Order: sequence, then structure tokens, then C-alpha cells
Amino acid sequence: MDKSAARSRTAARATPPLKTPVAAAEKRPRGRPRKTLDERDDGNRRLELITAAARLFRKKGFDATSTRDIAAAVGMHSGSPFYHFKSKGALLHAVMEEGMRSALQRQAQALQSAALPDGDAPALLRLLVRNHFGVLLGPGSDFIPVMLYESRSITARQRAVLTKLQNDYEAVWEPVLEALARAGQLKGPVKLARLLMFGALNWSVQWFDAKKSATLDDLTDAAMALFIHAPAQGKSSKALA
Amino acid sequence: MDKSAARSRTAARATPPLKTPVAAAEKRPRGRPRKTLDERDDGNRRLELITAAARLFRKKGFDATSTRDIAAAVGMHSGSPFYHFKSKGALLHAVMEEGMRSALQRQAQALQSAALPDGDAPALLRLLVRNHFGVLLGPGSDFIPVMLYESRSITARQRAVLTKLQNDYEAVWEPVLEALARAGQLKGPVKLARLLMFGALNWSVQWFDAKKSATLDDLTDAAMALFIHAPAQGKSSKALA
DNA sequence: CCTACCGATCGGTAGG
DNA sequence: CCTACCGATCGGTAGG
Repeated sequence: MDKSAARSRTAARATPPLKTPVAAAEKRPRGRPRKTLDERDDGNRRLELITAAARLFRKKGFDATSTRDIAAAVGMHSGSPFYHFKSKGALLHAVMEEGMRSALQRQAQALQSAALPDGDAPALLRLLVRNHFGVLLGPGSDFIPVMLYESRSITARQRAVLTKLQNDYEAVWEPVLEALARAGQLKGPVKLARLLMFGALNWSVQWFDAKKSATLDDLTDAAMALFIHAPAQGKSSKALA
Repeated sequence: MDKSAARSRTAARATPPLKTPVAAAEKRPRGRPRKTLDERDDGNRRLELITAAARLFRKKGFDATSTRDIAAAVGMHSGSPFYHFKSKGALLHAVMEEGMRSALQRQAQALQSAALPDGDAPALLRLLVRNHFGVLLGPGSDFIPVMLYESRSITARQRAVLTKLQNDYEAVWEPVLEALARAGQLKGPVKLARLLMFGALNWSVQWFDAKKSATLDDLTDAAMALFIHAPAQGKSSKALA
């Protein structure tokens, strides 16, 4: 909205001072300056756009967010996002893909740093649930909610890319859920249990309020208590692993 | 899209044949014909609009559905929905309110016709879950999904109306969940358990495919198996009721 | 409920 | 990445 504020943000990033019209004509070659000598923050601007878009898409929805809103949020003018993305839909897809890659990375990292034995399925599930809540509700968590609630607005081809990433994400859960089912701690068909469980977790973006009392650990405890039954009597879950 | 098709639908409803310009000028009084002698389907048109809007809002989303889409779906012209609703947002709210009133009615009816004893909390929950799946996924179930996924687009005042209806809806569940918690069959804080459970159910609109194998009864079985634990050993749940 | 219309906004582009 | 712009579409309304 405020052009000077937007421009000052840009100015803080760029090395040269605010250009005079003459200086601009001299120093700025026309056409697309693909690579400058000191290779500035080319990819950074793209990520800024994605981040701002994620926040706005989550807050207002994809259709209700204009590309002008997004441009203004990063101090660009209305047409400039199309220098980085060929369409509004491509930007939405980039938000989702960035979200899934980040979620996958965080999940892998959580598993690695915990170094739990494969046999301890309940502890593994707890870790996955806690990480999932972090991805959904933690700081900077706009990407995955956008993916979950705006998937209607992407093309089939774009969705295929995300589906693959989602499958990778869920693939980590599957053996854990299978082990729990064998131990009698997860009841019912595993496939339906998984869908219902993810629903319970994903829906939390609708009601969770970080300013209220419950923490993400509280949510994790509640989810585990709800889903995971006591192990079958007289059988060690270790023996089933 | 096809004007003649849309009009033929209208013609089938109205008694007189397709008007000639002259006949229209003679037979149709100008201004708003509030009540005709044989009082046609005045309120019916309103409901038709709501139903068509629900279908389109669910399929494409509120923002991506134009009032022209809705008008065309019921054989009206572009400005005519505003004769029945003062704004697009009012139409959205009407869809949601109609959905909640219908859901409440179905829930009350299900409980009444089953005539279960108050002590049988698991059976009561099963009934509520099954009815909820029917409301979400059964025939003509566009209203509640729209309410669940488009609430961002209504005003605070409109939301207050729905919140009251939602509270009435959930109020029926609460004593059932409390009884199950006392019996040790529902684990964790009841409030969080309720939120997680509704999430698991509500999320099913994202993945349930009526053309595939699972039925709503299958879903109900899976949900009950997942959420409801075996009663505590040596204690009769009857004694706790 | 139709006809005819309006102002606003939007995604996107040419050209530099 | 900005400037200047375009065609399309949209919610809504006057007047009958």
C-alpha cells in the first residue's frame, strides 16, 4: 500500500543508493538482467515471494489473495511476481512443494536425532506425531496448511508432484503403524486408521490457538492416548517387533 | 451456459408456455410480484438456489464460484439471485445454516428412533459417529462440507449464528464422551479427545470416495475401533453410568 | 425475476 | 524488476 515503505525495504537489500532517473538509465541495462557480477540475492527474492504467498494464502485463501497483495507484501510492484513465477497457480504450487520438502526434511531429521530402536513403535509414533504438529502449527507453518486446504486450486500435473512427496512422507509412518497393529495397540484396518489419524492431526489447524493453554506436547499426549491402546495382555511388544 | 436448456427448466415449472414479448407485457405485472393468486413455489426457488450453491461451493470453493454460475444452475439470469439473497455472502451463510439445521434434525431423529438406554455410551457414540458420516458423506451432503471448509468467508456475526448451532450439535456428544472417559474407554482430556475425534471424522470429506469399497458403516467401525478402548478390567461400565 | 449496465478488481503481458 | 496497460470477469443495482 505504502510505496515508500515498500521501496525502502528493497533499498535495504540492494547495494546502490536510491537511484535517480538518470542513474537508473545508466546503471541498469534493459531487458532481463539474468546475472549480475556480484550475483545478488536472486533466489532469495523467489523464496520471499513464496513465504509471503504462504502467509496470505493461509490467512485469506488462494482465490481471495491477489498477486498484488503478494507483491506488496515483499515490496514489489503488481506485475513483478510474474518475473519469478509464470502464473499465480505456479506460485501456489511452489508454496506447497516447498512445504512438503521442508516437512520431509524435518521428519527425517527428527527420526535421525532421536535414534530410537526400530522396535519401539509407540515412541516412534509419538515422535512422528509431535513432528507433524510442529509442521502444522509451529513457527513458520503456513506452507503445509496451504497445501492441505488449497489443493483444489492446483492442476492434476502439479498435484502428482505433491502426491509423490506425500507418499514419501507417509511411507515413514506405515511400518510403525503396522507394528502397532500387530501388537494390538492400533485397532481396526491400518489403512483407515491412518486416514482417520491424519485427519485428527490435520484438522488441528482449524482450532488450535497457540495463545491458549495447550502446547504441541499436550496435543501429542492427547493424540497418543486417544489412538494407542494398551498392549495385549501377556505379550511383549518387543517379541512382536 | 446453454440459455435454452436453462429456460426450459424454468418453463417446466411455470404454468404458461414460453412467453412471446407481447404476452409477457400483458400477463406479467412489473415490479415485484410478491404473491400470486395460486401462490407458486416462492420459497422453493430460494431452496433451489441454496442447494445449487452448496454443490458449487463444495466443488469449486466459494471464491471460485460466481453468482452467475449459481444462477445458471437453477435457470436464472445473472442478477436474479440477488432478488432472493442480498449478497453472495448471505447465500453462503444460508447454505451453512441450512446444513446445520438439517444435521441437528437428523441427529435428533437418529437418537430418537434408536431408543438406546442412556447407559450404553459406546452404542450411543457409534450412532452419533454413523450419523455424522452420513451428514458429511451421504447423499445430498454438500452443506456441511461447505460449512467446514468455507467458514473463512463469512462475517463474525454470521459465524456466531453457526457457532450456536454447532454447540447444540456437540452438546449431544458431550455426556456420551464423558461417560466413556469415566469408564476408561476414552483416554486423555475429553476436550482434546473430542476435537481430535471430530477432526478424524471431518477430514474424511477430503479422501472418502463413495465409488470405492469402504462404506459409511466401515468407516464407523474403523473410527470406533480406533478411538474406543476396552473397558477397564473388572469394572462394569453400567456401574459407572 | 429479467434487462442492461457499472465500477472495481484481477491475472497477466509488452517493452524496457 | 518497474511502467503502463488490457481484456475478462465479477458482485451488485436500477428500473421495470
